[in-house]
Amino acid sequence: MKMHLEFRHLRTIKTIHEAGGLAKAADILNITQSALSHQIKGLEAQAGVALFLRRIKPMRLTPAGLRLLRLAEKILPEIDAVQTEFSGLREGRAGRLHIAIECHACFEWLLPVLETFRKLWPEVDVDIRPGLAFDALPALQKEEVDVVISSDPENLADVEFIPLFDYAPVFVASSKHPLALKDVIEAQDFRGETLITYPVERARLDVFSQLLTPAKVEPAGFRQVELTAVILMLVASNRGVAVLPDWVVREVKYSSDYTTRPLTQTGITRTLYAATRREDLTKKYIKDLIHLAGEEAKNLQLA
Amino acid sequence: MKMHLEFRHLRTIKTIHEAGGLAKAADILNITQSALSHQIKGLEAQAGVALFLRRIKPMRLTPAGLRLLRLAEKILPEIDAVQTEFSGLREGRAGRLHIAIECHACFEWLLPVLETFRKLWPEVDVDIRPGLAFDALPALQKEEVDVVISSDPENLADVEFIPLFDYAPVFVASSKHPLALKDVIEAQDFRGETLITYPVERARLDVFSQLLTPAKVEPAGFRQVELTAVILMLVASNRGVAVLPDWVVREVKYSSDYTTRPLTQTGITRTLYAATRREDLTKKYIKDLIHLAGEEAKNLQLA
DNA sequence: ATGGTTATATGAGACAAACTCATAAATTTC
DNA sequence: GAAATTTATGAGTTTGTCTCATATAACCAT
Repeated sequence: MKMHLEFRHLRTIKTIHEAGGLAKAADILNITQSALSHQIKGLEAQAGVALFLRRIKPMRLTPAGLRLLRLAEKILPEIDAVQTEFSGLREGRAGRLHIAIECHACFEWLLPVLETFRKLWPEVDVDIRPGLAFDALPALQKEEVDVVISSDPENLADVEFIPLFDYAPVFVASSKHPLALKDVIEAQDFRGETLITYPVERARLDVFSQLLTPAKVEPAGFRQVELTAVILMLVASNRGVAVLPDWVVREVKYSSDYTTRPLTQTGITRTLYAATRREDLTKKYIKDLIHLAGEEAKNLQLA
Repeated sequence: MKMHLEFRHLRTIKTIHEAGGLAKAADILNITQSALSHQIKGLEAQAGVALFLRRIKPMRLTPAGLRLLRLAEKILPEIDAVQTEFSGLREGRAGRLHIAIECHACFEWLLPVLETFRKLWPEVDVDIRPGLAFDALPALQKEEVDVVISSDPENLADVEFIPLFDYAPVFVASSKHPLALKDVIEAQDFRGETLITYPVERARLDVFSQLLTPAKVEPAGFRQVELTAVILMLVASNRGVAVLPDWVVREVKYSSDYTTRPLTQTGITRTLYAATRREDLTKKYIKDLIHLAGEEAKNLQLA
């Protein structure tokens, strides 16, 4: 025998108990006394257990009824809590903001932005997911993440790329490195060098996509390093050369034993974008994140 | 905006998540895929929040949906637990056994009985309530208690009195007390004495109901004491006399400085009853309690 | 890309559950 | 013991949920 318990029943039991009677409970629940009587009768029939003492006049709970009351008092507040959370979602106070960063160095400026954001939007679930740096855009479309930071905009129907700021990939080498004597670095200059990069595929690295691949230049050697600080340390100690966004080198003064030089005569300029699902642009907290990112960008440029 | 969440919805969400799709979930729940689709659509409309990602093919939960999944995983086991408890009730394994004792001394033999009972019926909620010793029978009728131990049977429509065992109220006095010289004690003998009793109304005390009130005899003084052991101690030190059930005096050997004498020439015999609601006699555990009480009584008589 | 396949959505009608209304029965109170 | 209060019952209506049949959309392989 299965009992068809529903929230309605729990609310009824709780209200009858608190109101101390069927009629008063019916009034509170905006329902007829008859309905409650039928409801309880049905539940008792299916449960096979008496829930109320009927011989007594203002009817009272049996031990079994009290058990259900305890259940009600445990469960009903949980429901209310979810209701409240959902109203937060509807009104745009709450939500999810999971960010994927293609641009490996972006961690540097994103973290302070998120720190500010977190205080402004306490009900938004914030996270950075560097793991899926590879196919971040499909993940965005599948709603596995909500924002992608990238410098390679694509023309997708449901994804919008919002420019955050421009930056220039610059050449970084030890102050003692021979190339430090040149004013401008060209693709050919990399031929004899060891290039230190983030551990991602070539297509995602500005050095290759913007310079070496078009010029068909292959450096003498490679070294892949995860952390920006370590790249700069290795460069400073003349273990190789690197190409990093100008603001990274400007901002992060881990060492002063390296110098930077522009790439090519004309210089290379790139733009960093925040990509979001078009539908999410209506959300205030998404717009706010993009605004905050822009502010932080200005600070970086001035640094 | 209120959302009309029901257990059905939680089960659906949980099953869709586990089955990894609407169709498979429908199969598990023995319901059509269409029904589930309608169900979720309705819930989402009322909640005002998307619960599933529909652009993806095997549809997946949104963050809001995951919140409901967490709720489901917290709540559904609670329901099942109650279901199980109720099936225990229906099958008579579980239940409530709250006992009221009018007979103040009965604690002495009832406790070992309940200790045995507890092991035989672990799912029955056992308790003794000496508090409402006064109107225990109304409490029984109002289902505030389930068994009343009493020696004053009444003829009530819905209450059954089952005899447990006979006992004799006997006179107890210090061995050095003058009345210890008499073979039989009569009502008149109490005239000059201090009578020690349990702190209950006269009508509930055998000395009065069976002896002193009919004989219109008033003792010289009174003293009311809660504990049997203390009564016997006071009697032994000759601070007064008492009347107690024979088995109490036989069983509880707190001191040997007192002697017992029968009351009246013919002797007084009383019967102890277990009173229960007639409907409860069908319950196995109630019958078992009465049986165990009888067994314990035999042991007492032999002691 | 394109067609086949799988997965979900939709609309109309069937069905069942839950409610209301009117009134009866039972308990308490004075 | 009568009046008042409280719960129960039955019939009829309403509401909501399910099924069936079919449309639409996403996925997958060639």
